[in-house]
Amino acid sequence: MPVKGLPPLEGAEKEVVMRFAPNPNGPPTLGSARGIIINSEYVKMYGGRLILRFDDTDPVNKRPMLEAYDWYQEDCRWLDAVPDAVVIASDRLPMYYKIAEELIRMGAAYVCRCDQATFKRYKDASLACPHRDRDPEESLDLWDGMKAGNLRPGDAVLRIKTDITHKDPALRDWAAFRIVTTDHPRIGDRYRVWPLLDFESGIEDHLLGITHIIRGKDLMDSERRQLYLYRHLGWEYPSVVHWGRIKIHQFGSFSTSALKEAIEAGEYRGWDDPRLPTVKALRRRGILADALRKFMIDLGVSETDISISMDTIYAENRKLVDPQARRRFFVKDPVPLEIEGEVPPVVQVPFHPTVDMGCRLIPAGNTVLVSGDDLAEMGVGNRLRLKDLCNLEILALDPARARARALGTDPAEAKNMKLPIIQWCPRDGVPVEVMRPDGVDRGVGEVGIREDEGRTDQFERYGFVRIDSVDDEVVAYFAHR
RNA sequence: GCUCCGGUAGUGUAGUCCGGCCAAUCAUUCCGGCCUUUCGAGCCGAAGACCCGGGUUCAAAUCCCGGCCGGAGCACCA
Repeated sequence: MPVKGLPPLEGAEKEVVMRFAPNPNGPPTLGSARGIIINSEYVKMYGGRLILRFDDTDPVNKRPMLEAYDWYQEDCRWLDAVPDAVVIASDRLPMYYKIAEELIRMGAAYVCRCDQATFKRYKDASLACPHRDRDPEESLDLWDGMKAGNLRPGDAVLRIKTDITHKDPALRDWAAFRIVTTDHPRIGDRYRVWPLLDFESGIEDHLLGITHIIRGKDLMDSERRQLYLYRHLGWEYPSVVHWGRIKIHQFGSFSTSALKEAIEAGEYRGWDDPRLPTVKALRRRGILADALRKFMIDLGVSETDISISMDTIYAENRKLVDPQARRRFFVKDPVPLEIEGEVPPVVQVPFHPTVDMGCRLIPAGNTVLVSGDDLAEMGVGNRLRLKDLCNLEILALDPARARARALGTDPAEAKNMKLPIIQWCPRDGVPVEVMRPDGVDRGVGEVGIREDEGRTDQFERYGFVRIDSVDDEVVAYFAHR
């Protein structure tokens, strides 16, 4: 048991089997990552098993995306949470049917033909609807009718008997199956009766031998509803931990379906657009899985609704990435600076200030590029140092032809004079485009950046970026400062 | 309307079950200083919280009651 980390799980001595059960209607987000990480962390802690289960039983409102099944597995792998088994609910309808029929026969479930509004009236009044006491045989016939196509969507549902007078209206005779004629992306139109979450998930948790469930407290009623199911079937309910809703300052609230629309409308470049809180996007930006794991474990499993800041994730990531990130010069919005006097034609610069990672050579000479932003801070007569190159005095600042005079190369002099130090770039550097959560920066970088495809570098005085591609132009994804 | 949960510094979090060791932990953030050829890292220091009101008790962040605030469920969504 780690000294720091998650609180112990109740009753974990015997066995721990946990599941992460997403609906694959989009890619994993930061919220999914929490579920994946916490479940896998507990499983690791107790030497248990982790099951990835796709609760994909709504082809209409939360229609699954075929690609998303793979995305979840990919992101689980990346997060070091490889599941021991993968289960897909839409493969297992016959099993659910069998149990449903058993429940009907024992009088624990019935086919209800009320329309939604009518049933709600009965339910709100704590009254049984006329169908509740129908003979099991009659329910069975209707159930067959639902499956065979004699009944249309909305004509009938299968309800689990609970306590119609329960003081919490949310628990009264909930629906377990309904008719859906929309095809399912994975298995087409083979079935026209689909289970609802409380049934599917409750049944699966038992069949899979789940011992511990972690889920959002919005699903608290699920447990109370499923308890009736378990009682009917004589099963023992797993132990449950709830956590509150999680919001992210920088992203506000988002829903998978809203994001999907925005992407289709072209507002984002895709599911890994750096503006999005998806796992794919964070990975592309160079956020490490370990940073996410550490962050999520630190959040714990409190029942309070929380609002987190990306800054904390960034801080975690920076600690991991800083010691291994090559330093590179990148100049945003570059302008040429002509230097009079002696300037080294090339300089050798270490990749890292404190870690020995070797050096790179950067060609220099009498014209270099500096950032327009930096120059805007300067005045004629000001002195500054080009990092690792030379000291300068500004002679002219016309945007088109900024000029300066070289004052030697000694860093000690710059230090004594407390000169500002800025990064620079050779005139024939490589064009770089930085995709940021808040827009796109364009500029030029030292040519060596082309060797860093897939790595996370630190652009000095700019921030950490992941080098995403290196064609004629380098595309980098911004992680954080 | 009915039902259920929660409320510790700006943001998270420990402590709450089993009152005292809590003049409340850690991280992040912010502010100051040091260091550094990066506005990064590192080091040092500082600031900052128990929702409110009653009650029980020698003693309450911790137990009880009431209120306030926030979230959730009452779907043929997950």
